[in-house]
Amino acid sequence: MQDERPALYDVSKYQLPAVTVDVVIFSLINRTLHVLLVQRKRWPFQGRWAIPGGFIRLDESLEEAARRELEEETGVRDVYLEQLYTFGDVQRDPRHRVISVAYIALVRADAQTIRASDENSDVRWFPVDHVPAPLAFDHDQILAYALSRLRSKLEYTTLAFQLLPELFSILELKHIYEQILGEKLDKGNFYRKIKEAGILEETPYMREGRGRPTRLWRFRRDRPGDKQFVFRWREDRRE
Amino acid sequence: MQDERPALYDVSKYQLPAVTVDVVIFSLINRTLHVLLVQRKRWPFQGRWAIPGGFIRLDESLEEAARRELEEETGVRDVYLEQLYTFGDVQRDPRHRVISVAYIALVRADAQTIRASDENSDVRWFPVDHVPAPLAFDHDQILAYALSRLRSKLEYTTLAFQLLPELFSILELKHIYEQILGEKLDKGNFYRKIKEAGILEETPYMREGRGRPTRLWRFRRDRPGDKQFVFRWREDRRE
DNA sequence: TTATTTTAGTGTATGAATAACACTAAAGTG
DNA sequence: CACTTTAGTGTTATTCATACACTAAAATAA
Repeated sequence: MQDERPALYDVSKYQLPAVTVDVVIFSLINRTLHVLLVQRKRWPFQGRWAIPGGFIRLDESLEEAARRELEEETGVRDVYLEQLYTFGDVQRDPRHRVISVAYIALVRADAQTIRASDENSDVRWFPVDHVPAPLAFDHDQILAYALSRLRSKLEYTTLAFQLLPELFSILELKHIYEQILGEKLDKGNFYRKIKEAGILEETPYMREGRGRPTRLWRFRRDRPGDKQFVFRWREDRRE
Repeated sequence: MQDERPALYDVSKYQLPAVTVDVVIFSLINRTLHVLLVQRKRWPFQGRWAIPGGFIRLDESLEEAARRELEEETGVRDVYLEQLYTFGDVQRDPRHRVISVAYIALVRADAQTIRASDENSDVRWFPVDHVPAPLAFDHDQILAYALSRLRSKLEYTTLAFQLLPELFSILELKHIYEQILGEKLDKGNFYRKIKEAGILEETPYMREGRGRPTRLWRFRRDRPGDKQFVFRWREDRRE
């Protein structure tokens, strides 16, 4: 069918915006939810912190661009990645019309290797409630939206497991929920709910410490055929 | 701070993708959920039906582009509009690298005036379960995702009211829910739930027909201060 | 070596939300 | 005037959420 192709499609008659992919990278460090930011070296917003991102290449999909960006900033591959929203206001970048497709990434704290990139003077993890506001561009807005999405998806997906090591205790899992939701949960109800969901697999391992030793569990990847595997912590509060 | 601006930012050193905005336009026609499609006149996918869309201009935001596109196709303004997702696979358009930001629009059946556009030979409403598959490009995928989003948002937003005229009966509202969800709902439970939500305002008007006349209601826009105003039909089934 | 503290994990009572369905109401139609 | 049609209410059983009291098993302090 290539033969039927008429004249070369002339896209140059339109003025084109630039397209970037920005990745809001979350991780749980010292039991606290953190976000990775990069400090800008140059105008505009010189010195301000920003969500890492870069221009998309013509030979990669949006998700591939997000994974590349993620790996450039953290050295991490194979993490949870989800498209968040596309930001396209006319004046969001003073240099040029830039449309940014934002992604959310969740990386395990033990897997990350952080490298500084060429373009930026610094790369750093910040606790989500202590980011150096204001961020560059409209990145405050992007971060706020990412957090809101994270909170709402937490409740009906298995997303929280992306932040845990392979073996974990139920109370550690509960702690992640509390970190992201920003509120305390009832221990007994959490136990019951997560057990009933059938998404955890018991292991023979225990972890000792102060107090009674705790059983370690593993996230069950061989999901049962029925609907069961979607764990839903609570029904209310959505985006 | 403009003075500090160094050399003109040279975006031309990157090859730029084209950016389009596609709008999946839904309406309720003859008590059935329909979607608006346009028939392509030219290569590629000549003759196939497609979701209406067009290139973004440098002086308009994404949402402005979506509203412009919507008005060009339907003549309708001031409708419900929501960003759906951004599709950016490398090969989705054989002409050029094209990134499409997809929107969902809901228009009232009584308001629409449909005009054919220059670029396409035809514009037509199709019932959502009788679209002329396959659509052009990756539009089957976009439409499927739009429907899935519509279904899941229906349950925790007041989105269904966008498809109704100003005055409507409770059973008409229930019918919309059934159309979009694709299943029957219990009459008694629907009455109770919608009344308790406090989002409807009783009017003195009735509509006569066969059987007992029905009371007409209006969507309450002066939302009460508390959380009540989000109507949630059911808790389960999400995107 | 026994009491105390700490963390882990279970059991249960109460009230709220849901679902199924039987019932009453008010109009038109044969 | 019985019957059909559409509208709208009431009732009940069951499931689910919440709060919180309880038991369990270890380290640590006396």
